Amino acid sequence: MVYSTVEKIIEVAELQARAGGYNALSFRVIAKQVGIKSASIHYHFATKADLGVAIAHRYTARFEQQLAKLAENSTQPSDRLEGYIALFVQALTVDKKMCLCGILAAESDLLPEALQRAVQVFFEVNVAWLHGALFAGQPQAKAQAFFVLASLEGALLMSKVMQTDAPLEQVCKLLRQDCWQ
Amino acid sequence: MVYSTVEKIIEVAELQARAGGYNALSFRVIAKQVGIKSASIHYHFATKADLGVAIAHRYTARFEQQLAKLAENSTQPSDRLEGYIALFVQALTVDKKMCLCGILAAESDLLPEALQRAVQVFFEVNVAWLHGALFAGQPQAKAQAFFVLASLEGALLMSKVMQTDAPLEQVCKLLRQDCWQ
DNA sequence: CAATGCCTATCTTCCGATAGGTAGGTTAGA
DNA sequence: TCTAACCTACCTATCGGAAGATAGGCATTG
Repeated sequence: MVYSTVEKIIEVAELQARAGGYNALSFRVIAKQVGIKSASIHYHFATKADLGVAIAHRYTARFEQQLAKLAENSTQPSDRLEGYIALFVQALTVDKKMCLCGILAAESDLLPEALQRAVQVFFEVNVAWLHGALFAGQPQAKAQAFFVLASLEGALLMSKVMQTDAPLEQVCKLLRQDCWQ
Repeated sequence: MVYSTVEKIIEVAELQARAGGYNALSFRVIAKQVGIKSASIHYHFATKADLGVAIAHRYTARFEQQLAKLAENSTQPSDRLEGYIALFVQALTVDKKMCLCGILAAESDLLPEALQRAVQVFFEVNVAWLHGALFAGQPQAKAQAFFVLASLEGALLMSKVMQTDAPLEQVCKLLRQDCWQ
């Protein structure tokens, strides 16, 4: 697979942001890892905010694709929940990184406005999917959608800092129990 | 003057960190708000990491005090849960800021080691309290402790970035329903 | 007299951003 | 088909500013 320079920049930047947030993004560090000079990044992304937005957009788009595939491949709500959970477990156990939009949401107060909006979209997309594909028709569908997403983001946070998979594992266990009796 | 310089530094720094995380802390900005020079902060806190640890320690200590008072003033688990929930609701509606340790946990990968440990302690304290004061004796006490804390941290995150109290409110509503039948 | 708590001045390092240059490829007109 | 114009994707060099940190000085206080 051949990656373009732009794709490489976004890929490297995403991993960096998922480790330390927006302020941890450094043009020089990204450039070094990609194999170009920091000034060249400005050719593809005029400002740091533009780069941030691009990362968030790609991250959300990739998530949306996986959600669509999930709804396509399984009709049972319990299977869909399992697939949804797997997205967060993968972030922790495979990428060993936070959810990009989770970490950006935490520091959203000080983000450029365009990036703030891009992060918002991620959460709206997720809530909408949970609402429509997982809790459709249920009386408290919206609340349950918030609940699942919030508990997974929070559990990811806790597992990262506590350096053990236990929080996310336990939260997943209860999600499986409580949502579908 | 009621507050010492050290207390003022920590107070200002906490608010700053709760808005944008560790990297958003700036000695110069803190100094300006406190009314001293940035070099003077180094007299009280040798390094930025030391200041970060001090913030986290005070934040955790204050939380512990509130938890102790909570356990003292109410014996009913449902009342204790209500009081616990209130701590997070207050962060959102009164302070209009993230939980300090929530935002630091998100970027824990790149934090100084001492600060990382200080943030860990916050979560351990919370889990221990939930486990002992709220779910004592229940078969899945540990899992439920993780679950409550994770969902509240995540909901806070979501409410911040979505700029609406709805996520936290809805999560609280379900917590009240699901935890005590 | 010495410790405390601040100050000024300055250091190095890193940051995002800009200006201007260049090699190589594509396009368009005579 | 030759060539002038242009575009793409980088480069070097440099800017102003902000970052944390340090050295040394100067009052106030006990």
